[in-house]
Amino acid sequence: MIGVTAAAGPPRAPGRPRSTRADEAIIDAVLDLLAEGTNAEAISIEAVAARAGVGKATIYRRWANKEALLVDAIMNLKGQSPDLTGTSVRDDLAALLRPVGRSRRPHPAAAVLPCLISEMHRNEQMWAGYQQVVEPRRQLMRDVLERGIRTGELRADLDVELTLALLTGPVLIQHELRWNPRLDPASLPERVVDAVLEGIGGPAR
Amino acid sequence: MIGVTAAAGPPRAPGRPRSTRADEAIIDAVLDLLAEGTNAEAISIEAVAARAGVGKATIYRRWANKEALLVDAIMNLKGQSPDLTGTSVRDDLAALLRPVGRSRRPHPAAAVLPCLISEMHRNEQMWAGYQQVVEPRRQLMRDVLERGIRTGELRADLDVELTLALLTGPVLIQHELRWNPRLDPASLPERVVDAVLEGIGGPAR
Amino acid sequence: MIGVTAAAGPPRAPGRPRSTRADEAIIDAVLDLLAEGTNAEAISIEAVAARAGVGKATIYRRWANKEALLVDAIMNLKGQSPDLTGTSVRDDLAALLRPVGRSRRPHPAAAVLPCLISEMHRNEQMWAGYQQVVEPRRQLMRDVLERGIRTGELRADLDVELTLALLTGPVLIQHELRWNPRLDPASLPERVVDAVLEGIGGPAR
Amino acid sequence: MIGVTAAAGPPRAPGRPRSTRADEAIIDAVLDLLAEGTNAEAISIEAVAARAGVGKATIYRRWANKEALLVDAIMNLKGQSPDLTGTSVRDDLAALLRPVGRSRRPHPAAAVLPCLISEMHRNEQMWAGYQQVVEPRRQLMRDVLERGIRTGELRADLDVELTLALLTGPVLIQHELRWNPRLDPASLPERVVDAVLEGIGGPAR
DNA sequence: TGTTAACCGAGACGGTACGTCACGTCTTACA
DNA sequence: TGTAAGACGTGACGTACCGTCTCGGTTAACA
Repeated sequence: MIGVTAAAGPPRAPGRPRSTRADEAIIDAVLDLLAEGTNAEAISIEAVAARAGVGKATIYRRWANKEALLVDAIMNLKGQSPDLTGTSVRDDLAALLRPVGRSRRPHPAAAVLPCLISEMHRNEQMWAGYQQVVEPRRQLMRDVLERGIRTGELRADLDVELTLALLTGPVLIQHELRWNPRLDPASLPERVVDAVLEGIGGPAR
Repeated sequence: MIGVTAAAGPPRAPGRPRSTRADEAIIDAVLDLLAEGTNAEAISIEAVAARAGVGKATIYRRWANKEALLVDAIMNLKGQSPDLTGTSVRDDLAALLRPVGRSRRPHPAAAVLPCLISEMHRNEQMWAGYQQVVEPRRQLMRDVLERGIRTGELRADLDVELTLALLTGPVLIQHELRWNPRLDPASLPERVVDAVLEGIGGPAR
Repeated sequence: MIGVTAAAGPPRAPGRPRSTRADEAIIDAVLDLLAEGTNAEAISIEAVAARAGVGKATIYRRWANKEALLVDAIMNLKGQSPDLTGTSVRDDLAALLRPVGRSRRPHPAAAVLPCLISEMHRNEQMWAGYQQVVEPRRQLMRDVLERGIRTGELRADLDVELTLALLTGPVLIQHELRWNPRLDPASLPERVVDAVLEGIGGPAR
Repeated sequence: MIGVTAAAGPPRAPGRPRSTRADEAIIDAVLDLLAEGTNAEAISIEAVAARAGVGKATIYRRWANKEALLVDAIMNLKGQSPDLTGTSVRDDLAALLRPVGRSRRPHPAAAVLPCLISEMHRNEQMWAGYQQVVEPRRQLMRDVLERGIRTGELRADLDVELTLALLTGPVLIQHELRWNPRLDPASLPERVVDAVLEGIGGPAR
């Protein structure tokens, strides 16, 4: 009551405020474990608490369960966006798809994702978290497509959302599920972009 | 005749042979639990043993762990193949894609699959099991595409394997990951087939 | 005052302290099972946990294994000491020996003891537990013998420890091992006391 | 009814007779395991069968359970009787007691015995087995005592059975139970013999 | 000389209990 | 009230043996 700050912001909950140090330590611990190659579903709350130097209760006060913690953790690691040259729609799309499908641990989100799918099927909140993670990348791709429409590289009546799925789906299943052993994952992004563009591009053909 | 019989048949392992009744009871128990809506990763060996009327050791004698049991179980449930009218490539491909992406539990394999992905990333044997499950469906699609090439519905230099990925990927990620909330899963199969065909079709355009 | 309190009391371990209710419930459960006639080696941790309304982990947090639990349990049941009349060394010794050898379940410790012997041969800690159980009774007998020495009932140079063994040994093996079918266990304590006293007594002879 | 042989001996069961090689192999396997220091209660039928190169059923066809097998096994190993000089009752008794109480594994029977006690309390047959093992040694001691009575070394009205217990009991409990840490097990046999003789001896005093 | 019945090894069977682990909750003392 | 620590009840894990039950294949006395 000392200052005038009382009117500023939310009413300020009573008691000791939550430590931001704990927040960060927890998220960092998860990310560390992930980075060490620990399989996401093999990460235990107990291990996270121990590594973060935090009590288990402190974790459960912030997240409902392990999965919620994991989504939150992967949301806190933004994969750096690839440089888009902007010279051609084709090159930009390929640049966006490449990190999804190329290396062994391309995008850290992709590593955790499979472990969360089954949980997502039961937990509505988790979908929201996932959407928050993928939406920015999806938007990047949308921007490229819309730019292509404006410049005439793509046909005007292109269904953008469908095209996103056409581009991402093949690369993603091949990476996550090793769907087809006869397909080379390394060259897949480019080939997918070409195949889709060839079909949907306006003057290209 | 004596010498000829030497080569006939497997040498027959010593000891009491494994009970085929147990095999079936175990697989059936897993399938039952799955059918009841139990999430695959929530299935416990103890529950399977209890329902199958079987000792836990009998399960562990056959499978190394829970995941191995699950792959084997889903391999034992062949989703019935959809009727292919054969009238057009487009219709047949849509018929093949529809069960993948449409309903809540379309193909039972699809229901278990997400739970196994993370295990598959560690266990090489499990990939083989998965391939055995999807390969037949992939082959069906290949047959349709090759028929289309022969009839001229599709261009002669079509890359069949790539086309499989282009068709299946979008439907699969939308179903398994609810990848894009702006896409309607119900109509997706047809739209994907059309979009891909439009691009890769020969005289169609 | 600040500095003085530093040395006061145990440092108090962090975290939730162990529940004394659990301690008691577990020990009571063991004792109950024993009292019901369950053979000590047939007692399972699972049964103890179930009866005590306690998780197995709670037991394993306190005791390393089943045997350690059992010794601890029998240590918590002090057989009531017999009334010593004090009129004569002979009567008091017989009174002390009688509960060891007489009935079917004379001293509860005697019932569990045989089951633990083999474990004791491997586990040094267990000997300590056993000593704690028998030492008080041994001391009672020592007191009687030393009183006898002071009163002149026993010779002055009596080897007290050896005499303890001479008195207890025969009764114990007859009870625990039914060592000799020609010996009547009921009358044995008195006869042993008489035989030993006759030899070691001073003026008695 | 054909021959007169009907009255002679057991009727000879039909079918293949039991292999004596198996009998020996099984007993030997138990004895081997015991000799290697395996604790008797830690011996498993499976281990015995494996070591004997025998099927488990072959064991169960002969013995009802593990304990019955163990008693039978220890009955098949007769500890060699010590040389009795015959010069004095004292020396002979001490010679008989010494192997019971001295070394770490004095008499192999003594090693198994503790593990069987609890089982013996439930199983009447097992007592019989135990008696068969100890009776010969008891008889040796009886012989010495009776010889002492005849020669006048011991009093004529000596209770032989009681004296057996007085001699054996203290040594046995000290060895099996490490009953009293203040007693030296090495010198115990002689001291017990002396103490008992001093009391029960006739002219000795 | 077959037949026959119980034996043999091997090992699978349904069970029970083991001791470990992680879950998500609860309970301390302290800040 | 938040926090670190750690105990709590729960329940599955994968292992080890239990004592029983098939298997295909001996092994001897009887017929």
